[in-house]
Parts: sequence; C-alpha cells; structure tokens
Amino acid sequence: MPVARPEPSEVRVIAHVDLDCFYVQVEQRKRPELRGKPTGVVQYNPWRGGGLIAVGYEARQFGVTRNMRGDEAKKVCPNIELIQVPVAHGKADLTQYRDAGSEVVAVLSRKGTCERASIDEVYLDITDACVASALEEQFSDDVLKSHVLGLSEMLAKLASGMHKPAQQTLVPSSSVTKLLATLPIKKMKQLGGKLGDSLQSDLRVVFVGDLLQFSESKLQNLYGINTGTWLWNIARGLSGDEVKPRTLPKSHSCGKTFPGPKSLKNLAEVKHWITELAMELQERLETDLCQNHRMAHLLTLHAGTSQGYKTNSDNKFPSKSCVLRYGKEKIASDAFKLFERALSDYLAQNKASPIKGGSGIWAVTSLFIGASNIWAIPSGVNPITQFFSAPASPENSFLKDKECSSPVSPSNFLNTEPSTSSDNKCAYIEMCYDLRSDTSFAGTCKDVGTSTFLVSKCEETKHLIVDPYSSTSDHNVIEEKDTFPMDYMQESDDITCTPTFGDFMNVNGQASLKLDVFDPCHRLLDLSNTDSNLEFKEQTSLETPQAVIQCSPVDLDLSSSEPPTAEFACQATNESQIRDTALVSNYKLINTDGNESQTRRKELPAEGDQQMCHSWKLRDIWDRKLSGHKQCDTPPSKQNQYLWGYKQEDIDAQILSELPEEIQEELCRSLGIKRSKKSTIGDFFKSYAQGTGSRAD
DNA sequence: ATTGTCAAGCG
DNA sequence: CGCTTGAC
Repeated sequence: MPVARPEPSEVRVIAHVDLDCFYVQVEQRKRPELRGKPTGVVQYNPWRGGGLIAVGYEARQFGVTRNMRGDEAKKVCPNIELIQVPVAHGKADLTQYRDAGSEVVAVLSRKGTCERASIDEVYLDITDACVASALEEQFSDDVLKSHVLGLSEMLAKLASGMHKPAQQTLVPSSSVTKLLATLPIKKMKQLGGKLGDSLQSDLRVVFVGDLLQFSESKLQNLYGINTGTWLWNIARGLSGDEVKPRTLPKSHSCGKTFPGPKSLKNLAEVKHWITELAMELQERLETDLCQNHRMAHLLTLHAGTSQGYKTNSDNKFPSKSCVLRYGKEKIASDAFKLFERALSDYLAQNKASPIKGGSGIWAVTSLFIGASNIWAIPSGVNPITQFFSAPASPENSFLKDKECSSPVSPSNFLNTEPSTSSDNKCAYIEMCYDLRSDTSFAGTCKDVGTSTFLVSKCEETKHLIVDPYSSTSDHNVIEEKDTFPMDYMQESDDITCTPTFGDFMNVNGQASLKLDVFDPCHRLLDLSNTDSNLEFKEQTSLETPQAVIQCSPVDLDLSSSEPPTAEFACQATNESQIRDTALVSNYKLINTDGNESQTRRKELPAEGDQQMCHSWKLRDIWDRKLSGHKQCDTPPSKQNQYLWGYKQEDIDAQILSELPEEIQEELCRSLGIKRSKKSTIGDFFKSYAQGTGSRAD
C-alpha cells in the first residue's frame, strides 16, 4: 500500500506509456506481413491450442480475448494468425519481448526520467521538456499548467488506458475532478482487490470521486493512517508517487507451473526442472550483470505444492533464500538444496495432520527461482564479468592483472584503499570469492557511530567492494536500517549449513555477532557448546533445527593498535554419524585499530570428528572513498548494449498511417521526414488546445 | 488448467 | 527475511 507522503512541491508532467498488444507488435515487426491481419500470441500449443497472452486489435473485433485457448480463438476468428512464444529450457522464453521493451525505454529515456514499470510500461517525467518547450513556444504558465498530461503517475496511468489503441490522452488539471467522479473505484491502481471491495461494500463507494465525502480522519480510522490519507488524496487526484529513475529490473526470476497431472512427484523431477530454471536464470543474470556492471546477492526458491492431505491445515510451501553463487551448476544445486530444506519444513509442519496413505504424498505444482538484491558496482571496481569468465584457479586470480597485486591477502587488500577522508557515512559491501572452497560469501555492513565494519573472509579470496550508499550523492542513499543482513553458505558432503541473517552490532565500543544457524537436512539434533561466551537458543519441535549463536560483546578499544579477536566455535552433532557433524564455526572479530586482543576459543573437536572451521574477520576500516561512484541505474543508452537509435527506414509507413493525425505529424517531425519544425511537445499542446487531441473528459 | 514475472507492503 | 497482494 502506498505510503502517504508530503505533497509534491511542484507540478510535474508525467506520461505513462503503455504499448498496445505488445507481444503482437513485436511479432508483427519480425514478420511485417502479419500487420493488419488478426494476430495473437500463444504459449504452449499442445493443450487446446495454447493460451493466448496477447491479442491484436484486428482479432479483438472477432471477440478474441486474452486467456482464451488457441482453439477457441480459431473458432470465432478462423483466419487468426497464432504465433508461439519461443521455448527455451523447456519453458516459455520471454527474452525477445523484454529486449523489445528495453528498446522502448532507451528511446523514451532521451526525453526524460524513465521508470520501467513492467515489460511494456514506462512512466516518463517530461516536466523539464514541457517547461523548455513552453518557454520556447512562449506559452504562458497558465497554458502549461492547464494542459499537463498527468499530474501524477496515478493519473497518467489512468489516462493512458482510456483511448486505446494508438492514442494519447491528456489530463488537464481542470478535468481531474470530473474524471474521478465517474471512475469506478476498482479501476484505480491499488484498488482492484480487497480494499476496493471493502470500499464498495462497506462505504458504498462506487466511483473514486465518491471518496470526497469522507474526511481524512474517517478514512484513517477505517483503513489505517497511511491507507486512509492515501485514499483521501487520490479522491482529489493527488499522489505522492514520483517517477523513480530506474530502467533496469530490480530482480530476475524464472519459474514454471506444473498444473494437474503434470505435477512433479519426486525429487528427481524437481531437480531436473530446477536445473532448467537455473540455466535460464544464469543466462539472464550474466547478460544483465555484465552489461550493466551490477551484482546480485540473493537466490530465492519458491514452490507450490498440492498434496494428499484432504481438509486440514493447508500449509503453504515455504520459500527459502541463500547467498547467490554464480554459475548454472551452483545455482541449480543451491536451489535444489533450498527446495529440500523447504520440503523438509513443509513435511514437518504438515505431519501433525494425518493423511490417508501415511506416507508423505506431495506434488509440486510450481517452481520459481529468482535472483535479487542487485547492486551497481562502483566504477573502478572490477566488473562482475570476471565471476563468470575466469576459471576458478589462483593463477587467474581476480585481481591479478589489476592494480592490486595477486594473490590478495585480506590485509593487503584492505591496505590498497588508504584512509583519505573523515567522512564516515559510507557503508560498504564486500563480496568474497574463495578460490579453494569455491564458495562465495557476501556480507553487508554499516557504519556505526564512528567506525565502519567491513566483512571479509580470510584466506585466499576474490574481492569486490561495492559502495551502494554514496555519501556524496543524495539519490544513492538507501533507506536507513538498524541492522544489515549477512549470509554465508558452506557445503560439506551432503550437509549444508547456512547461517543467515547475522547482525553485527557495535554498541558503545562493543561488538557482538549473532547468527542464525539452520541444518537443512534436519539432522542437527544437538547443539553443544562449552564456551561461556556463546549463547544458544535452540528451537524445538518439528521445525528445522535452528540456533542463534550469540557472541557476548567483545571490547573494541578503538584507540589501541592491536585488534581484539574473538574466536569461537560451536559444534552440532548427530546422534548416529560423525560425518553428520554439522557445524563448527570459528569467528574472529578483529579491529585493526585496536591493540588489545581477546581470544575465545573452543576446544577443537576430538580426533576423528570431521569439522569445518571458518574464521571471519571483522575489521574496522578506514573511511575511504571509491573514486567516481557509479550511479545505480544509469540510462540504458550508455549502459546497455542495446543502443537503439531508430533509423528512418525502420519505421513502417503503413503503421504510421494508422496513427492519429497529430501523432503522425509529431513522428514525422521528430524523424525529420516531412517538415523540419521543432518543438514537438509544444505543438502537441497546441493541437490539443485547438481541440484536435484526445482528452480525458 | 491463467503463465510467468514483477514490485511492494507487512509483521 | 518470508509471505501476501496486486498488476501486466
């Protein structure tokens, strides 16, 4: 739900661009002979002609609609051309449509701030262009203010859907009231669901304008402070939503459903499909991250199941996440492990309710994996490309041919960036890649008080430093959080330990570390520890064994020169097998500025115990500036390999002639086909003022 | 048997 | 985070 915000300080002019029957247009561009013919795009042909996901306007006249089956469409429109969505990895592949959407964004971003809202939708803030145009055309302020395209994203989106296809709609401020007075409440962006239902049934609100009769406090009482004020505002055509400058997706995900009889009933099937999905995800990550100098941190698995349980608790199949490791094999195996963990939780949760067969009958009806937490890598830092291309051997060490010498020890690495500034508002993310264990580690940290921690993994590592929060540029500031997540994944045979969401805290010069530990295989039955410096909270019952390991505060004397170190280890044992020893962790807290060193060490496990030891260093690092921060999202024209400049011959004359006249004129002008008069937006206002444009009222 | 992807809010 | 909702 949108959060109530202070009113925008100035009037903005915002356009919402929505491509008509987008997939159809993409196909028609590929095959121009399809233009003018009834055309639809279907995915998956085998079952009843496939499902229609896009319908051209010619076909709509025959009554063909979205979500029809291909066979039904043929029935009402025998001449319809049905194009199949490409298939890759055994599933529908939308790449070409995403890329086509990127072309559109690239073109539009030359005109103003773009926010890519979906595969075929863009918000465009053209305030500056309008003002410039108005000045050039010597429009008065009055004219400009009464002829805006939309005062907000909300109005712009509303308007863009009003005259389809191939038409523009202006929303002058003077028509807002009238427009909202007859706009059905459920048409509004956030009101298509339950909230809209409630407004209708509880408040008898039919049109958005009907909300005007309720006071702000009344709405707040009914729907909460935020939703209430939001409702009050939209009734008046006000919205705090601004166009967020973002042309790249915040995450990537791919999934597939396995409806009815297609459901997956054993792990082998699940593994197969996860592998397919992983391949697609890897491909998409590789292109996006390499091209755009970005990095992703989180892998998430999401699955849906149906099972033999009849009535009782319809527990949802849980989602799981871990640190993203690159490469299709790693993504596939990590995702599969996440699935096993989720399945384990799921079965344990549902065990309470008896089932007829007595065995755990489950069937996966959907699988979904995604990569998120994507960050821009600052310029001057090695690109993510190296994660994909470089062989995992020390000889090809990440930093070898770069300014830093190789191999890189953590201290060496840290010293390459000397302290230069007293500005400590920076936070850093570092990603480490261990060449030997072939694992990656990502940690985030934050400046606390006067010091900034950098999370680093010992041993031979690849390093990336990312500065997602630029202290120098306002628009790079991320929201404040009290704590930051830290994930780590380590494998050993079939055991996976994933401490998730550890929090580092530095309170009054003391640091403590908290980690949540899971055993995905449900065998971590006993967590033992003799170190008084640790606190365990063991969770019981059928859930995944879980413990919170907390290190008591370690003194951080910032004035001393030797780093205090806290090492601790814990061990979890299985009752039966020694090789099931699940976890021995060894953590160090190191403050490079301190000279006092504290060490807490647990006895190493007895001989024969197989164990894994890891030490993490927490270093208090200096303030440092990475020169030349890269913006999170620079325009695709610079960043994207899709550098689309359209050529005149690419514009189909037939399509041009189908457009409304004033748009034709505008296009011709901007392409320099006919006349060479400039200032297109001003002309558009003029034509609108003369009554030739479409308008909302 | 409405697919596959997104973003965003909530606890 | 993990879950839900809404939207295209």
